[in-house]
Order: sequence, then structure tokens, then C-alpha cells
Amino acid sequence: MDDLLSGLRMPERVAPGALFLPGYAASIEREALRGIAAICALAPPHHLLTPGGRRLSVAMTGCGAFGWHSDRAGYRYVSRDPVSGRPWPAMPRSWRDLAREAAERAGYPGFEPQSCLVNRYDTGARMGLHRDCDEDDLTSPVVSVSFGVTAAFLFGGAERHDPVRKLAVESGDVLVWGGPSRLAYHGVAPLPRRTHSLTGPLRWNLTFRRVTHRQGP
DNA sequence: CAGTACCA
DNA sequence: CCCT
Repeated sequence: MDDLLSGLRMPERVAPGALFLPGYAASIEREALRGIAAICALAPPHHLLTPGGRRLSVAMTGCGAFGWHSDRAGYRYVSRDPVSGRPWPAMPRSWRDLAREAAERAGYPGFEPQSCLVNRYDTGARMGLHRDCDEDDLTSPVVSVSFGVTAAFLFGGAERHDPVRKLAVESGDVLVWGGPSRLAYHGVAPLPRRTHSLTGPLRWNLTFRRVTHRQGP
């Protein structure tokens, strides 16, 4: 009966090149949350500033060869954590494998992510509609994995004013977009005040990307 | 508030 | 040439 109320929770093509995979990461939920804690101990999440000087409501850190950073100087990928000056923590093998397998399932075989952005959403945190356009390699997809409190993921189109689909992303859900959807606008509605048995009030999101082309580091 | 900008 |  819950299925009738909450949706069928079956893999669903949300747009050309975009596939929603409910529960695809559920089996690594606990391990992933331990990994997130370990990464946060080495590279604590913090609220980045936009080039315009505004503070993002989402707290960010990351792992892998490249991490995302923004400040007054602009948006970019960097190979060291600007806070610590050290390289980003290693990307856990199980995360990389999961992202690769989800990408393959969505029709993007051979995905080798170089960056995993770790986003922490506290109650009320949101991500405005935007598109991921700062990667050199736009042939690789984006793989987004959610843990913790359920959020409303907004998935639009190539134009800012294209209609937006609202997807309830639960803990363990995965969304992959690439090909004709690679530059689709997307975002996250303000996180509701809820609790999850493993994360309390928080939602964690892992976003895997390839930053450079194959010959890159 | 993840496009940081068209000299009107 | 978006208007968060």
C-alpha cells in the first residue's frame, strides 16, 4: 500500500539521458555513512562562498583527486583542500565502484570519477537551480547519491525556465544524468525538518564527476 | 540564490 | 543575459 502512496520506487527515466535508481545504494548505506564521517574528520564540511560573497546553505567537503571549491575568485575544482592545504581524502573504492555501476546501468559504461563532492544538508538547506558546467569532461555523467532525510530533488531541462520535475530522493537513492541531460538544470528544495534513524536531521549527498578528460591526472 | 555579467 |  505504501507503494501506491509514495510511488512505485522503480528505476525511471526522468529525462533523456537521466535515470533515477531508487535504493541503488541502500546496501552500502551504513558503510557510506562511516566513510562520510571519516572524510569529514580529515576535511570538515564548511559553507563555501559564491563569487558574489554569499554563503551557501549546504556545507561541503569532498574526496578524490579533485574537490569543488568556490570563493570570491570563482568556481573551480582544486586538487587540495584550501582549508588544510592537504590533498583531499581518498575516494573509497566501494563508492567509486557504486558510481561506476550506476553510471553503467544508466548507459554510461566506463565511468571513472575523479571527484566526489560530499554535501551536508541541515534542516532548511537547499541548492538553487543550477547546472554542472565547470568540468572539462562533459561526456561523463554526474552520479548523485542520497543518504539520510528524504529531500525533493528538482530536475529541469537545458533552459532555466524549462519545466522542473520533483523527485523524492530517499536514503540510498541514486540519480544519474549525462548525454543529452548532462547540462540539465537541477537543484534541491529546502530540506524539511525530519529525522532519519542513521543521520538524525541531516541529509548527505555524494556527487561523483569526472573533471578532466581521460589523459588528465 | 552554483552563469559573475551585455557599457545599454 | 538568466534575476537567485
